[in-house]
Amino acid sequence: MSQTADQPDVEQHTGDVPPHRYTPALAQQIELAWQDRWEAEGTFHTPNPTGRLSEGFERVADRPKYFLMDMFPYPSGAGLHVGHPLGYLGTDVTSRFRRMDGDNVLHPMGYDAFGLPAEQYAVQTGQHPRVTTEANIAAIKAQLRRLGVDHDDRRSFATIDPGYYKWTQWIFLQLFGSWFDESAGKARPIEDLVAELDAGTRTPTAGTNPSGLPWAELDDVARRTVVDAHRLAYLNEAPVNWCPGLGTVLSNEEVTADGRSERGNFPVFRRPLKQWMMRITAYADRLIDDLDRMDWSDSLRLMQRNWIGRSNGAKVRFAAGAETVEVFTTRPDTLFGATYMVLAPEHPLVATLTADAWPDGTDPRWTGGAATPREAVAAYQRQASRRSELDRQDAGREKTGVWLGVTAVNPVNGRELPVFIADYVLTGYGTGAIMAVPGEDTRDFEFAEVFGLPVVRTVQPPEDFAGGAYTGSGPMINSANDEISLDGLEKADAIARITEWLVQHGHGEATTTYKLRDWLFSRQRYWGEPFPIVYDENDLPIPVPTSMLPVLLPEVDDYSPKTFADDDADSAPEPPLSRATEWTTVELDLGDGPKKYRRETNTMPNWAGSCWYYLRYLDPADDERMVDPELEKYWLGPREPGDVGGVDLYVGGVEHAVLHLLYARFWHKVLHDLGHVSSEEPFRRLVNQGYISAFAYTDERGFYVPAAEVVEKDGQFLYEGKPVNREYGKIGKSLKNMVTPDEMIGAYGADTFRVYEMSTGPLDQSRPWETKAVVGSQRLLQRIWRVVVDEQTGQVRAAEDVEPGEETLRALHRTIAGVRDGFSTLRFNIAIARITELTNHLTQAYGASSPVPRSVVEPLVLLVAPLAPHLADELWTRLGHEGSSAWHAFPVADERWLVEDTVQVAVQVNGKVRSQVSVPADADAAALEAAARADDKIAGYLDGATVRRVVAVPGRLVNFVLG
RNA sequence: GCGGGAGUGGUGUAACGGCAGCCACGCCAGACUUAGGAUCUGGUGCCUUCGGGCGUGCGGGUUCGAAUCCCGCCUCCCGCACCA
Repeated sequence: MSQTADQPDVEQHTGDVPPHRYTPALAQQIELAWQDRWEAEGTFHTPNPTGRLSEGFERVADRPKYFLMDMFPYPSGAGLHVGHPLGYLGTDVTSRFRRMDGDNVLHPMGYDAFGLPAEQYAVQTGQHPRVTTEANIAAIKAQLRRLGVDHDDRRSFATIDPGYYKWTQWIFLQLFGSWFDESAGKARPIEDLVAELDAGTRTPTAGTNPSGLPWAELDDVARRTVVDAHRLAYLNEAPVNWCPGLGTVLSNEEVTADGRSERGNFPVFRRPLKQWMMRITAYADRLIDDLDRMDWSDSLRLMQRNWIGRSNGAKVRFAAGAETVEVFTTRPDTLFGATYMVLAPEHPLVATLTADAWPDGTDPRWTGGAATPREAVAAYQRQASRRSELDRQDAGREKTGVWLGVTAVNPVNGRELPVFIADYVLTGYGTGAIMAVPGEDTRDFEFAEVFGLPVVRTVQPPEDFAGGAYTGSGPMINSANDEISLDGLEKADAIARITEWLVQHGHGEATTTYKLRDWLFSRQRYWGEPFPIVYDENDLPIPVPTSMLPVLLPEVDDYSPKTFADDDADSAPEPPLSRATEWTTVELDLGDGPKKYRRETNTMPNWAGSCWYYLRYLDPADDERMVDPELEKYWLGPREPGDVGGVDLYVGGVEHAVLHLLYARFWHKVLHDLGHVSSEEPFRRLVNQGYISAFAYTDERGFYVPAAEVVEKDGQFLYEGKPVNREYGKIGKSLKNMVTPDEMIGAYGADTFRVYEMSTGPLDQSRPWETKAVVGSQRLLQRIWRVVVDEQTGQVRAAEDVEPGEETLRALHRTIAGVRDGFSTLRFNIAIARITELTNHLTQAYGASSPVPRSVVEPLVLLVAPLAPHLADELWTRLGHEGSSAWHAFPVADERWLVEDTVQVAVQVNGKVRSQVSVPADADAAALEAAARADDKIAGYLDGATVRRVVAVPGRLVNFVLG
């Protein structure tokens, strides 16, 4: 371990410290011994109600269950810093507290290990990803053990274990084997669909039957194609996010707003490719609506709501020559104000709509300088396709576009609307076409200004309105035809009326659109779960029978991905598994005799393994089932009818707000629909822990200097005697401000490190790291130790025959109440403050060596046990108890000692505190007032003044309002 | 631009609408010490003529009473961003 200026040198002073002091060296010794003992005795084994892990359940059968967990770590090889354990310690303290307080607590931990970063790390180090990943897992496991966390180690696994990914593949087959029945609002087995199609009670969903022939007239292959297009996991040829720098395609959630890969920051291009998709959009409504049934933070729910992006509106059809252009709008009430239309440059109707020649007198601004509409459109499309995502999304850019040379007809008033293409309309949203209402839409107004298009106002702006698009509320104007008038109506009524009219006349209908897209599920990488899919001679997908799972990831000579120049948009993905020629074809007997099949060579994204791992903790060794339904019901089932169920407390970083948390909810809902789980949601309560950052320092050249060697002097920061600039940022090697748990544990012990991390604020709050402040937590633990153990003799100071005084009893019970409050609200800092107060009180009341009442010492040890479990267990056994305190009942405050006999009450005059009076705790308002008036100081203020009013709040204060 | 959250000592933080700053770091002083980066004790918001005055980003409001509730503004953080 490196020595740095901030760390105390333990060895230097051991010569003259008392022989039985709680020193870092003693802490180490105690901690290692207890960690061994907990493991040997299975202290933290949690019994299941049934099955393989049910031994000892009768001991906890009458306890309520409590399932809490962390977002499991991803062993990247970069190493843990002091910020990483924050959440793990938060759940650990909670877990230990709830176990002591009478819950059957499940607190497991596993490892997310497939995926890009692990593969990249392996490529860098020239080793097989399994080798590096397993080494990294072992390292993290050892670090967690050294922190003293209470995970049930029998339930641990990694997503790369064949026994685990067998069931990841099984879940994929569940998704492949089902479809979303819109009328039922849920997923159903695909066999039901086939049966209903056969029976003629259902027709294929729109867009799934390219031939258009009736089901009965389709041949087998055509039927399979139709059915495949209904599945929740389906193959689709569509523009996807192709990232040449990573050599793989990515999901929308993995691409940043400026069109780059979240991982590695490489450019991403839209490119049509045939890929596996997950039909998450079918669940958009339930994913939004059920957010309100869960205990998640408002901000997180909002992020999911925004990502799903539901908007209610209407589809409206406009006739354009022989064609019909369908638009989506959230403001059908402004239909009378539409003065032109815009299609996305990639809209499929552009080619058919485009005119051969410009009509006479065409505004030169509309032509893009081209001789014909076709030339103008071709040029504009080319320009739009070359434009990067970043450019295209720059809202500040001047609007561009060209006219197609044709018009469409507004169904409400017959007005001829010129039809443009412009890149401010996006292909992927709504119908890829809009009606433009410059009077009430800012973007349309900007376009209208550039192209000289008319503006018709349909909402009355206020008198002082400055001009431009008016997006506020107001009565409708200019909105009437022979049959309908919206004039005078407010927005909501107007939308209802016009929608009704559109439906009556066949011009449109109410509809809902979403920003959420289906989840792109294939990756062209080696280090992931293989798909349990093979292809037959028709190139159609066939599921591998569950009896043949898992489909093992084959060993290959070259597992590195085929990557390309970052900006090589025309490159094509090449899955590493396609090079495993032995593996790619396989002879199987799938019912009609042994045949050759071609394997799917894509792998799953690393989100797959993390989508359902919480279920596997219930029994990771179950080889018969993904999860035993009885265990799922016990640990995750609804607590009462209408409850969503799920993990009782899930702690993790906010960076997974729309990735892991959305995908996992989707899978869980599918599993629920198919009857595999009783709960409707995976995570009932979710808390985002804060981040720990640290100061970093730059010298006069702007280079970072080692933060640990910077000293502060008179408000200045010095490195090697020279002033440096202080910055604040992420902990890491690049800022030279790395501090690791191992260093802190080496210098102070795990308990001190735990107490320090928990003392710096509520769990969900971000905070700075400050090594020099850790000593405060060490001093606290030393004082607690000293209250129990005589530092000179090593004798236990607790004595049965010493009765605590009243003040000590009050201090104890106030502390119990405060610590409970802190633990149950994840504000561990409050619990630690109360424990500190009690410890300081005992230190003062009983000195360094006189006996301390056992009736106070024991509760103190139990109170601190969730925070500093090694120290507590050591003291607990020294106090004469057998074994760990982990299962001992947590102290309960006695109300008797929480209420005071007499209370100090503030006396205010005109709202300012002028004095204090001591009154009986149950004194009523009149008695309070009398006591206050009797106070000399107050009498002085009241003398000669008119008391206009007296406010007396029993137990709180008296306020005299003078006239 | 839209949406959300937050602004309290030198620092991390704490305060059912009721005595602002619990607890800790740091700092100051003292005790024990050859010594102190150990331990223990006391002090520590700002100003002060030592009476007191002023203090929770700024300005208003509600209230007997506001860090807390309401309105406006400023600053910072987060999310989304031409989403029709």
